Order: sequence, then C-alpha cells, then structure tokens
Amino acid sequence: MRSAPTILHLDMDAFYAAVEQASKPSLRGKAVVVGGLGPRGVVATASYEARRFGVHSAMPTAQARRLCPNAAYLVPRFPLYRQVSDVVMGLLRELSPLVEPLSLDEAFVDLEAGGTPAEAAAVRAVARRLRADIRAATGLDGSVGLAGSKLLAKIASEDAKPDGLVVIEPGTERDLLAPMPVRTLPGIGPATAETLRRAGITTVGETVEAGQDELLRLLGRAHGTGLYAMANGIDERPVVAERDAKSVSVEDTFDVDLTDRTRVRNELGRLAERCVERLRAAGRSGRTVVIKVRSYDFSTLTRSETLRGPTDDPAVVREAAARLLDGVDTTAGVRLLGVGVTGLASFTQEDLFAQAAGDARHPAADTDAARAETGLPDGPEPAPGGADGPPHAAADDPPRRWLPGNDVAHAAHGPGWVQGSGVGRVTVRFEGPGTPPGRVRTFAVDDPELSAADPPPLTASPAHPDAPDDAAGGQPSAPAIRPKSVSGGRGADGSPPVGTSSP
DNA sequence: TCTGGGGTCCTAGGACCC
DNA sequence: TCTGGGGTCCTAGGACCC
Repeated sequence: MRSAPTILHLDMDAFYAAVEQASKPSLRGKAVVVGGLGPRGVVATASYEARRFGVHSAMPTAQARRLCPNAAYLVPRFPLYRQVSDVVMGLLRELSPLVEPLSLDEAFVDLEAGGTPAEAAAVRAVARRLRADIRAATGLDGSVGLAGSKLLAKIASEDAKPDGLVVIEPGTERDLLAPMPVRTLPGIGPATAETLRRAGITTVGETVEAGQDELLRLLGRAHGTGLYAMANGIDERPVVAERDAKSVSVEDTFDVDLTDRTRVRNELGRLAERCVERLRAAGRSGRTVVIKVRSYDFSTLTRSETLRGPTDDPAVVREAAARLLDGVDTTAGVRLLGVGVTGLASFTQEDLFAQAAGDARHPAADTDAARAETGLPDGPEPAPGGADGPPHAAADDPPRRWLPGNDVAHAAHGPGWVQGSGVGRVTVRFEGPGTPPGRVRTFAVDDPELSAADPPPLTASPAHPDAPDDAAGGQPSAPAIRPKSVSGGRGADGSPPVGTSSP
C-alpha cells in the first residue's frame, strides 16, 4: 500500500467500437456494435451511443439487434486493435518500465518505478498528459484511475469513465469502498455475490463486518482471505511487467450443432492445427493437450492428456486430441469444440527434449522448416474470432464472404469498408480515417474490381491542437475526432456524458 | 432469436512417493 | 498387516475477467 497514488490504471473507452468509429468517419457519433454476427454471436463492445439502448458486452447480438436495430453491426478487426493497442502501450512505457497489460485496452503502470514524484499533483499531471497524448496519437479516449493500489486504481478508472480521470487519495480507501456493492470488487462475480447475498452480505462494508472467519467459511481459503483484505482496502499486489502465457487455446462455436461424428473429428483436427500454429508463432511448445466439448444444451466438459514431454508437432497434438475425443459421446449434438495446450515450455527446451528422446519422426531440420512456414505470412495468427468467416462455411470454398466492417479496395473508387451484403450484392462505403464521411456504392459480390484490403492505419487526429489540460482536475479537451462531443472530458466526478443526440 | 473466444486462478480427489 | 502424513502430479470442473 502506498502513501501516494502512484499506481495508474488505464482503460480505453469502448475500445473496439471507438477504433471502428475513428477508422470509419460515417460512424462517429453513431451506435456501433462490434462482435460476432452469426446466429450465436455475442457483443464484444458497444459504443456509448449503443449502450444508451441497453446494449452491452456479452449480450447475444440477436438481442442487441432487437434493442438497437439501427446500430452498425461490425465484425472485430483484431489486427487493427492490436496495432492501436501497441501505440497506447508504447505511451505507457514512456512513463515507467513497469507496465502490466491486462488486455488490448487496459493496463496498470507503476509511476513510482518510472520516477514520477510520489505526490498527488505530480501523478495527476502525468495522467493528464497521458490522456492528451493518447488522444493525439490515436484519436481515442482513455479513462485513468490513480490510487495507492491496483484495486483502487481500477475502481477509480471505472469511476472515471468515460473520458475522465479520478484520483483516490490513500487513506480514504475503506470509507470509499464501504457503501459499494460487493460486485465492485474484482474477483466477485455472480456466483460469489449470490453466496454472499444469502449470508446477508451485499456491500463491501458488510463484508468487513462479517469478519474473516465467516468469509473463509463461505468462500474457502484463497477467496475468503483475498476478499477480506480487498474489502478493507488492502491490496499489496505489485505491478508486474510481462508475464509469460501459461496456455494457448482455440475454440469454435458452430452456427448449427454438429452431429456427424466424422465432421466432429475433422473440426477437432483443424482446431488442433490452428492451436499449434499459435503455439509456434509464440515460440512455445506444450506438454498437456486439452479438448473442450460443449453440447447442444450448453453443458461443457474437458478432457486432457499429459505427454511425456513438450511438443509443437501438429500431428502429435492432433492425435492426442483425437484420442481424447474417443472418450466423449457426441451423438446428441456439439455446439462448440476447442483444443488447447498447457504446460508451456520454450522452443529451446523442446529441441533439447526432442534430441534427448531421439524423436525419429521430427528431425530438427523438419521442425525448423515448419516453423519458418508458420512465420511466413505477415499476419502471424489466422484472423482470430472468425474474422474471415466462421469455420462452418467450409463446405466448398465459399465464393467470398464480405463481412460487415471488412476492409476492401475498389479499383476505381479506392479504399472502403463493407457495410452489408446479401443476395449477391455487397454494399461498400468509401471512406477512411482521414477522410470525411464517404458515400456508399453497391456491387456484385464477385465484382472483379473489388478486393479485400488491410485496415488503413489510424492517423492521429489533425484537428487536435495538442492543448494540455489545465491543471485543476481534468479539463475538457476537445475530443480529437468526434465532431460534436462538446461535453467530452471533465473532471474527477465521472458524471455521465451528455450523449450526442441520437443518430 | 439465449448464452463468443481467449485467458487466469482455485479446488478437490486419486495416484504415487517418501 | 495398526487407516499416519505430507508433497507433487494429473485430471476435471468452476468462477471470473476482458
């Protein structure tokens, strides 16, 4: 616990949706929903405009469409989000060597380790400049929390949303937390909250009053002690940079349940290969192979097998997965299949093992060749999240899928993005991050002039005059890209934005 | 037209070993 | 030939997070 609020938590606002709006001028100020667009898709991120209709993350996309039929529904473009994320993380690393990313859009930073003076005014100034820099570099808003611990920094950034900055002064933690619902605390999900509720505990303050013994009894050792500490505002977890991944996995939900056993086996084999591609791209190998099978009724089981040594051989993983599947009854219908590898080791260990074992099947040269092969395309990973279409279309090399949000280029009209498609036509809007809102044209889906394209990079907003906020508490700083979001940033109180009026 | 995909951590039982 | 006891590994499942 620190005596100055030197732990910073950054959380980008509605990240995927905001990137889409920055990238597609016609969507700025409009409801945008990014997520799976198939019959079983869910929402990954909704823009604030869409949230006003009740749309939120993890909601089935079909339900979102009912609530907000006029939103733009887009497939995620992870490579672009990753690019933008790299820019943001780069700015954080200028503040301190201790940066702990939690996801593409979220990270902790230990400002003290970066040499920022341990006093509220100094850290506040750093945070204000950071938010301005992020806006200048990406055109996006990020909310920042500052506190003496990770727990409170995260709660502060949540309170700061959207587009705000909140500082929690050390010493005020307990009083601040007491009235909050237990669900506010990280690690307290629906199940734990229900257990606590049945014991008459709904707020953080009641958690403290219940006492540690009671919490241990209700929740078990690790969870109970952890919750009691958190509820008292105690959190000594350090900011840790760069943790190695402990597992790699790949899974697919099918639009229609699979019943044919051969088809199930084939899909599992494909997943095993995708999993190994990712494993190799990360320069790792793994020892335990896990398969996951979700049934028509959503019941889910896993089966795992630990090999004698780590492998990155697709055949070995595929065969292990196939063996595991042999023990699973799939006759009633399979909704989801997954393959994962855990017990990760690095390549060098793998090579040593292979040599020691005298593995005849895979001489070293072979391994190298295969590795070079996977490293070949510029996108190391195979478009995650089904960006290039769900696996199910596998039937006979489908013509080409134009998914809403995809980048395209037209020989005559230039770069644009797919707004929609159907009945042999595809509608494209021609615009890019730096252009004014563009116009729409419709083509035949097999128009030879039309081709898939890479996402254009987000350029920093030119309109932003790099005005650092005034000292006193997070000033309005004209949001870079948004045309008329006058009410944008504001001070520490996190009051909701005046929404730009409905599209 | 219910419920994605990628992860992390914890628990608990049985095997196995000392 | 009396149910000790601890540590580690493996497997399966569940809660939780973004």
